[in-house]
Amino acid sequence: MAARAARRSYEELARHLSGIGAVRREMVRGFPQDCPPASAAVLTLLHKYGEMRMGRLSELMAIDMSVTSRHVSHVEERGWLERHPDPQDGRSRLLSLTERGNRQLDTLSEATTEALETFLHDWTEEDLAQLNELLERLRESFGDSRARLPHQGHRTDHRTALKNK
Amino acid sequence: MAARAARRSYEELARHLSGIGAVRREMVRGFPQDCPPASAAVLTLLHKYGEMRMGRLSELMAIDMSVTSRHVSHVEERGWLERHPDPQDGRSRLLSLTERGNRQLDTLSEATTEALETFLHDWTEEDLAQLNELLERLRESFGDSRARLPHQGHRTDHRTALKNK
DNA sequence: TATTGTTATACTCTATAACTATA
DNA sequence: TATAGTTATAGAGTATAACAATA
Repeated sequence: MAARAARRSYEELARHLSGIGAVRREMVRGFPQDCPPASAAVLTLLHKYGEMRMGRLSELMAIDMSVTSRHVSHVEERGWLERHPDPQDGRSRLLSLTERGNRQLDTLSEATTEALETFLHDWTEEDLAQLNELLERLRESFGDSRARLPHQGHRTDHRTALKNK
Repeated sequence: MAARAARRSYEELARHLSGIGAVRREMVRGFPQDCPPASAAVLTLLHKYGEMRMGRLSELMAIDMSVTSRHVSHVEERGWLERHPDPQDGRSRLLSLTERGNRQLDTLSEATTEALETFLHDWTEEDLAQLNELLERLRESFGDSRARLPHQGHRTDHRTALKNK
């Protein structure tokens, strides 16, 4: 990409990344009281990818495992998931959704749909699909967990990210 | 938009909005120690839109003025902006960048460019422009401050947002 | 020794409510 | 009375470091 021409676009993207949090907060406003966004993310990913270990979930959420551990505890306390011992590795634990978790997921899906139908009522299906595509690619470009090798972790700084290309 | 076809797209967008924070954190990693992202946002907006009042900045950042006030204090303490009395309204204060603020902004711009050049090295200018366009529109659709009437504030819930269309 | 996961601690960001000063 | 801004308090999210248990 032409370095000079891109600088303004970079700054614009930086500004959007900074401002997009407000969009997320607005969308999340209709979520149930005892289900903060992080819990919703745990449920969603567990539903999308199925039973998994803590470390895997941590990578998918792109946050430290210590943080993931706390989110998972919150979700478990509400009976939305269970932690089973991993028969293959005694250090590890397998996470799986419960029936109540699936019901909670339905509630969340309705809240999401209702909010987005309201706010995005004048978007075409194509524009939305395009945005999703670009966001997916953006996350991949930033070393989204699914693109990472095992054991590489998420402590990638700019230099190691460069080296790994 | 076709309601049923869109549901999956909505959930995908919700997932991205949840995950995009990791992208932001990664980009911000190269920022100077005493300049957290919120301070960077204050500086950026002040540069982009020029001298303004607290309330205006609060709308642009789409956060409560109480929060804005603290961010501004942090930035002021480092000498990056000044708060002047507003000659038109004794309750109000006008914010403006200082020379040091402009220099800090240069540092931030370099950090941003370096990070995005690294992570987005295989993006075309067109794709980046398209993403920026869609993000801009997304923020507008969610009642981004620039689209709001004065005095309406940012306590818009889904219902009032609907009514205001 | 290295890895998986948990807990303790600290920091950033946000909202609500109570408050001051001015319109 | 209403509005602009500040401060106090509480809650959500994250990272680092120290730790326990297992590989």
